[in-house]
Amino acid sequence: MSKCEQCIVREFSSLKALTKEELIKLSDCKTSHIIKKGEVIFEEGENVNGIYCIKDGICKLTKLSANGKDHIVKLVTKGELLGQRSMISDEPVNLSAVALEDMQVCFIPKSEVMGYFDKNNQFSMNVMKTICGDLKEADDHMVNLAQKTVKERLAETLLYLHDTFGENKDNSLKIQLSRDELASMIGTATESCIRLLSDFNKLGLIELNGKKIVLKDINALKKIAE
Amino acid sequence: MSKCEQCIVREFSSLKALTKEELIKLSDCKTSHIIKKGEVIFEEGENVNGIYCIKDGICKLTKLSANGKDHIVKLVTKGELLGQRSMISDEPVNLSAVALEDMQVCFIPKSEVMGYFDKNNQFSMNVMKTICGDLKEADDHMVNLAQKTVKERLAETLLYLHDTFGENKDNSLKIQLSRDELASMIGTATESCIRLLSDFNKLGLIELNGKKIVLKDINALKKIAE
DNA sequence: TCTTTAATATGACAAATATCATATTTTTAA
DNA sequence: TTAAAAATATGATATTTGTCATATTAAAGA
Repeated sequence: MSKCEQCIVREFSSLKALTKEELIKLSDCKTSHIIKKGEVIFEEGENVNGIYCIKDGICKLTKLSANGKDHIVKLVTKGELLGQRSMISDEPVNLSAVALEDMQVCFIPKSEVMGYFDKNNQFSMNVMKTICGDLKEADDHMVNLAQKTVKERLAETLLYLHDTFGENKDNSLKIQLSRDELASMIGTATESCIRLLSDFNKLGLIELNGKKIVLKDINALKKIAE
Repeated sequence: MSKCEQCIVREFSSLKALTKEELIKLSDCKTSHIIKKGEVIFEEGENVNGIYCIKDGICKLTKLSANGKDHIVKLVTKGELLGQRSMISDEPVNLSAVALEDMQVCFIPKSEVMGYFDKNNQFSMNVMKTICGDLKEADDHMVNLAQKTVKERLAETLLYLHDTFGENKDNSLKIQLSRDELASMIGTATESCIRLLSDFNKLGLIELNGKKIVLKDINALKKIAE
């Protein structure tokens, strides 16, 4: 079993506040898991009873809407924690987590985490700040969905994917989403998303090679996204 | 100066966890304010350096979008706290707060609140749970904006206003929003909002008397909202 | 490899929504 | 009270977006 004390990823999450003793204890009670691309980590409505620490890989957090379509609320990547909100609220998770690539995650049971809340103020504060950050992000997102056009949202999302996950050697976006997933991030129909990508391509703003997307004119995209 | 120990409103917020001693100390450092309808409590980007406890009245939390329109992110009413997120993140507020009716609020300086975080675990936990609740709400909201039609959102919002703020003796919604404000809650153009209200009226789902709105067929509205 | 299935792409059209113009009503303030 | 301003309402029209149909291409299995 891998040791939390030596895990670099920990430094990027609220867990960085844990003491050596807490980390040693954590190593004993956590469980490691390999999640294959496309597999579900947890599903909306489930009782998770703990948090997941992402050691490697990216997953999407989705929510089913009344019309049966999934909406991608957020992408989460290594160094981040999953399931904090539901654990604190003591409720089932309100989102599903699905791996977008092969992942390594560690599960930490609720009993262990709740102990940190009591004894380690810095940890509490870190978690609170993370959730506050998520809330601010959600507010921004909400206003974008309410006020921006699909085209603006697509441009913005492409820039976000570029800034957050970077690009490959051939300049294509490192994170590969299907058109369907991209559409469900920006909140539109798959066909509309495909059509707009095609428009951007014709205008020379991006380049499409199969699933690969290269941002060719970032300034123009920024202008569209406002 | 009114005493926090005797303030009933406190029981409805995270402040209910405070001890008698903490409350007495709080009474000394808080400041009371009367806010008239339409007045701004704080504005997006401001440094607030504390939280507001709403003793009476309702306000809207808005965010300016790139196109210059305000979007109403949330309505907040007596018993709730304002400015928690920004205080914890140690950032300027990301939303503006504007009174929808005359309000009584108390301002509690940051230094005081941060002390509770250190010493009163139950208070911390209450605040965390509140913010987690806000986050869940924001997620729901986001998906609605992304996936539902304007008509569905209008129906949903009318039901929400009814459930949350109740009705007057004449059955009209207690909270009175302008058409413009209603539109900026559901994320649409004012004219579209007016037109749909008019449609609902013609269909007998609601009744319009000037600013007053009566929900006449709640089940039908629920069906539309899904 | 070939076959089947899924993903991407595009056209044609329908529906939803925004915009602009303008009328009417209500509110505000002189 | 009356004039001016703001809010509400509605028509006409343009734009955006969704839906359905159907290619085309890519991916997955047998």
